Amino acid sequence: MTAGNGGGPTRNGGKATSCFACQTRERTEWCALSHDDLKLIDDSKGVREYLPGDVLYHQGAPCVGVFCVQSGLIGLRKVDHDGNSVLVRLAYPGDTVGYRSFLAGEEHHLSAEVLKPSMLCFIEQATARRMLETNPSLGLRFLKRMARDLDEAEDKFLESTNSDIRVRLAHLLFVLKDRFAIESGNGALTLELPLSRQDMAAMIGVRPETMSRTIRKFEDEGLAFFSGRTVRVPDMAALFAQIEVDS
Amino acid sequence: MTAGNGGGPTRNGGKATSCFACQTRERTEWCALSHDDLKLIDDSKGVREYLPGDVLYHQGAPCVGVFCVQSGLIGLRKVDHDGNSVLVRLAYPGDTVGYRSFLAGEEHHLSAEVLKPSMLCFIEQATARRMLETNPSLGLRFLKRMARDLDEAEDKFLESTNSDIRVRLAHLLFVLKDRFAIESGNGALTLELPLSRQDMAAMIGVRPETMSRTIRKFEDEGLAFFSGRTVRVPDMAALFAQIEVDS
DNA sequence: CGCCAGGTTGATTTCGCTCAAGCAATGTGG
DNA sequence: CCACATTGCTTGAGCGAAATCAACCTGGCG
Repeated sequence: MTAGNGGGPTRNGGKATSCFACQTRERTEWCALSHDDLKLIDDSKGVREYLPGDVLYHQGAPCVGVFCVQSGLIGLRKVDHDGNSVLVRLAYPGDTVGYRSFLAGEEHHLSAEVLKPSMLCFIEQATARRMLETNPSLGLRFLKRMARDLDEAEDKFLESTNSDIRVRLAHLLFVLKDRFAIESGNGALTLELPLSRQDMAAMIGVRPETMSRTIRKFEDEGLAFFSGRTVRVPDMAALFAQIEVDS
Repeated sequence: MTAGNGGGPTRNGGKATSCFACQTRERTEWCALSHDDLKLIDDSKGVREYLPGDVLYHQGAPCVGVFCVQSGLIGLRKVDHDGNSVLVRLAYPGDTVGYRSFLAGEEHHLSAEVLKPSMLCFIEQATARRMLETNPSLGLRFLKRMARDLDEAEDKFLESTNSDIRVRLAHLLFVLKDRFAIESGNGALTLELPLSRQDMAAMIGVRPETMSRTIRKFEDEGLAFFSGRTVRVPDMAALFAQIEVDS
């Protein structure tokens, strides 16, 4: 359950991708850095691959640095009062994971778990902080990012109180389709979600049983067909219409 | 409905409080500024009093600057899909209002409405941005602040799905007591909330009718007594125990 | 093979929403 | 100054969506 498949992160010295060659750099907040600063990061960072199930850090643990997602997928979880671990958010390539606790200077409030095989860079707290203190535009990027996250979180709250589950599920699929569509054509498309039913249920704030039933309804109505973790949506527009119905 | 009671903000030149003399400065993010930078703000800012009902900005409006709350109380609202304006968050003295849209460089996603007579300083976008770009520690303060806000928002979501309304109301009162207790003694205390029932209902994500009923239950059980906008809590511990019961 | 976690399904209950009416306080115009 | 509308709050009746409880199925794994 703790971090690791094999040895610790390797200092950048072998075949690990350099920040300069990183395909996802443009999508990260770190692209605000100058060549020299980026080099500092590049030299001191650790890179390695993680496998599904690996845990980057646990809720409550002190923050020792941040992870930059080069490829793969990370899930951020929070354990609620009855001990259930609920999936709160996903981190995609280009995202920096653990930046909240780092910026706030607090222990982690979430746990980070690898969901798909991922290549991650680890940047030590001290290094990151130095960058942040000398490079205002880096902080600005993170501010922008967090402002967006905060908005999303508030919308999610509103949605959870006003919309019924059909709408919430349709909405979830709609968001997920941008990242996990593996095939599409004239309105129809197929998704390959790296999420268990429980996780999907938690994301929209319902019990697994209810998720199951709602999925059933969608299938009965021909809106979406679930088989394991792949979802086939014959008509995206029809699914999207669900969101409008009950507004 | 639009901003204003009397003229626009007065350039700082009369009796308006200087930033240097501001009692709440230590609580703001701006206390990170150097003497010289603070002077820049102080010279260019506008200060004036606002009255309940005044609107600082509307959702969707472009962001022209930020407001620093010297005294009083501001409510941040978001209109949901059916056009209801729901209270999302409160801003207290020392808080900076409108910073999210400013930092993200987007239009306002919330509206800001004055709830109690308030003395506010207005800092123009250009000035604020200059400060932010030259003063990394200012950005860091805001990052820290936003990280906290984000955490709260996520907890709120979890609470809305796991906890019943009794718990949510108890929790709300528990939070509010720190700001609005006007009298207290041996476990009992009295609150003077500047909120309508509707606003309280919106804050915990329920309908006004349900709020009314829950309040009734609390009164029947002797947990809290509501009269207009004042709330008397005979035994804070008993109220707090509600939060634990259903966890 | 048996175990177990994850998922599905059914039966039942309950909590909160909807709809609807009544009431008090405030405001407005004649 | 009173009739009237308006707004915010409360209360009731009924309904419905989702939670709960419980059983069962499935596939993976030791």
